[in-house]
Amino acid sequence: MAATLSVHLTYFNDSNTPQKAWHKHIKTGRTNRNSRIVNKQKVMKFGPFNRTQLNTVKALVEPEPSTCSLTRALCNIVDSGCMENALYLFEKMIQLDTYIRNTYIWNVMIRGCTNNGLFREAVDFYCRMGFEGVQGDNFTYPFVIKSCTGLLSLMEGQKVHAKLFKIGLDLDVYVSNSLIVMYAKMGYIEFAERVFREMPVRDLVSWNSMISGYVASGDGCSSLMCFYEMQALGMKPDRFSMISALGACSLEYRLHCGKEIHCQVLKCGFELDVMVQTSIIDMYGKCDMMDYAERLFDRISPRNVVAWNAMIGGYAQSSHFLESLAFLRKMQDGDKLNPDIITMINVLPSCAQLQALLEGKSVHGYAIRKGFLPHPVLETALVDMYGECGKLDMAERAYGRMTKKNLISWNAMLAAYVQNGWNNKALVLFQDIWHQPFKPDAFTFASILPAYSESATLREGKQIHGFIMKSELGTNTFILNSIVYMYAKCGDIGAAREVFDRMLHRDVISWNTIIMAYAIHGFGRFSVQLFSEMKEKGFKPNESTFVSLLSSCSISGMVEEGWEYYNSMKRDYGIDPGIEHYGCMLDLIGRTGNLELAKIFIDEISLFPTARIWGSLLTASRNNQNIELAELSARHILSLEHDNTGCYVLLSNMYAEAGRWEDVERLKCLMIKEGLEKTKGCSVVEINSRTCRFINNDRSHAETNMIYDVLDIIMRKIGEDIFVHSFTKFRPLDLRKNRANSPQKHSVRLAISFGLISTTIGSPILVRKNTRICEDCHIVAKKISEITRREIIVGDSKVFHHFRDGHCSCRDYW
DNA sequence: CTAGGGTTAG
Repeated sequence: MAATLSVHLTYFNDSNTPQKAWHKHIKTGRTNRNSRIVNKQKVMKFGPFNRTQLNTVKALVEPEPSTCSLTRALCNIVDSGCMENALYLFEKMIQLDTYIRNTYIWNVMIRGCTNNGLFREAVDFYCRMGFEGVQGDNFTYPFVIKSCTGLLSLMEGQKVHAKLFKIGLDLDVYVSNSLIVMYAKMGYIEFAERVFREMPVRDLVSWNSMISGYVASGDGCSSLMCFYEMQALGMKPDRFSMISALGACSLEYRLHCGKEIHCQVLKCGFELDVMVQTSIIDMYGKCDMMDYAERLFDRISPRNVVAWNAMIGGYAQSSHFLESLAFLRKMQDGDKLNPDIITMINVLPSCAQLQALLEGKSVHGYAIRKGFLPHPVLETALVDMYGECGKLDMAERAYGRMTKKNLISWNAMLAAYVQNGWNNKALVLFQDIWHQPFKPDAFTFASILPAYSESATLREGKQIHGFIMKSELGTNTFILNSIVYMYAKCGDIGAAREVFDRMLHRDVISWNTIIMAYAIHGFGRFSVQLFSEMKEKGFKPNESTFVSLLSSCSISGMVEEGWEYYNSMKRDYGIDPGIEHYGCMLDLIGRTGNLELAKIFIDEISLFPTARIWGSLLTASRNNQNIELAELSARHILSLEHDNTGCYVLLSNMYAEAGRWEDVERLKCLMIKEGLEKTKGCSVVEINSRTCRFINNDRSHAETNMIYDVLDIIMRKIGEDIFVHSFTKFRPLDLRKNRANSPQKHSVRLAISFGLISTTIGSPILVRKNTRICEDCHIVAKKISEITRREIIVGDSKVFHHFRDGHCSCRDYW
């Protein structure tokens, strides 16, 4: 007795994992006696170890097996889930001639493995069965197919499917139904359809399998069509059909259909079924009808975690984030239920949207304590939550720890970078695509394109455009809109227009985007023209349309048109101006130099003035040399956003221009106290597909001497003009010498100079910089465009300046 | 003697 026991126990230890041992055993059919003592935990993986049961098993087979009761015993052991005991008995049994060809006991073993999630083992058993010359029957295959489904292995599944034709089981209803489910769950819905189509007889389960199969493949419409077609053929749907059809309604947000099925549920008397109830709640939640869902939920009794999850998820999806968190609390306090992994996944988006970092962290902590991690979906939700809460380091850590990264988690990390303005990190992560087994999707591009708009060079922009055109998303309106904007921001307004013109389907956003594209390039006439075209084509302008349009009027100095559009917005389109519209109008007023009007305008705004509003006034004050108003604006801005670096810099420049050095020094100290640093100016120019980056006083470039020489020659040539012009708006000439950072060596000039010597005569030069261009560089750029007869395009952090023949598209106001 | 379909998820 002791000897056999040890044989049994040590068996699992002849390799590192129980699974491995199990495979080996099934393949060889032999046990290995040369092993160490069993690790109990590993055995436990195969189900609860039951010593009493094992003794009973031994009593059955040793010394004299009592033949007739063996099969029944095997069945009982398998049902108890103790597969290693079942295996022991099974091995003894097939040593007897009576049992080796008994299909039934093989089926029992395969069933046991399948039901216990040992899919690989089930399939191995099936293979061994064939090897032993025992043929599978109509009972064998549903289990084997289910195991193939669990393995998500199309190859194994198709091998089994092929065998079915050979032995003539391909038309068996049970087997075919299993095949439908298998193909659908693996994502090969057309294979499932084919199996279904070729069935000579279909029963209720066949239809249900198709209805749920379509839902699994994300095609709610086909699922519902199937649901109705089945009824047209006189088949009465049962609770399984209802549950799947409700899932289809959720998928397609078909409230009407959902209500209809809800009625059917009541008529058929399924309304007390918890699963049906949960499906209905989910449907109402997805259709944004949480009041219906809650009314139903209140009547469920007893309520389980799944129902609670559906409520929590429903509230999160319909943007009722506080309710979602409240339900989590109620679930624990009221029903004394423990949240599971799905609860966590449902509640994290609510924490994210509420920026409730504390709640998000406690969910994270709970997940750790409960041992829910690692779990790819949960980890992705955590990355998303930390990203939304602005805790990029936490998001990065959560992402870095993931063992099973996939497209969605990768997208979440990208989005986190982009949302927090870490565009360069996003671009670096995006390059990872070449090492990943998955392909980017619409979400990827939607996330990454704004990062390209902000931080990429035109060349990189063209690359991503090409990449997208080669994917199946080349005609996606949403993504093409982002590409239009990206080209505009990368400096190529022509390319932006070309993409826009070639779009198959334009929506309002497409028009808004192209109007804005012309706006930031200072081509207000084109914006206005496109606005009329848009109206002619029957598109209804929305709030954003007017933001684009008013921005364009202000940037291009089209004051009258601006007021006209502003007035028509409310009058003709019933759109109340929002804070952005007020901001654009302030820019416009500021441009006219009427600061009094600007102040009055702010007072009359019906909304609370944001930092952006005061920022407009600050810019206007600066351009009109009104230090008092600038100080007032700055105070307002800093009370709202104490870390607004740009505000400090602008005011400091104004003090410098006025020679108030002690104030400059004071601001400098304030900035240091706040822990702020002036953004380092940096200009980028692309030459022969190489990106060259310059900072102020840069001497790192290989051709530095040449760059400075050329700059010197140009400056000398235009020096007299500069002297004449440089009284400019508000700068005493001698001040330039006092400035620590002389404009003589500003990064833009270095970039332009390098552009001039590295490109063919006559071709335009494109420079992009991260801060606003300064007055001096603006004048110099105009002169360079004149004397070199080149078009120079400089994109600063707000607009693109097109310098040509000594003039700039911004008409010297920016 | 054994079989097939179902609820919540980034």
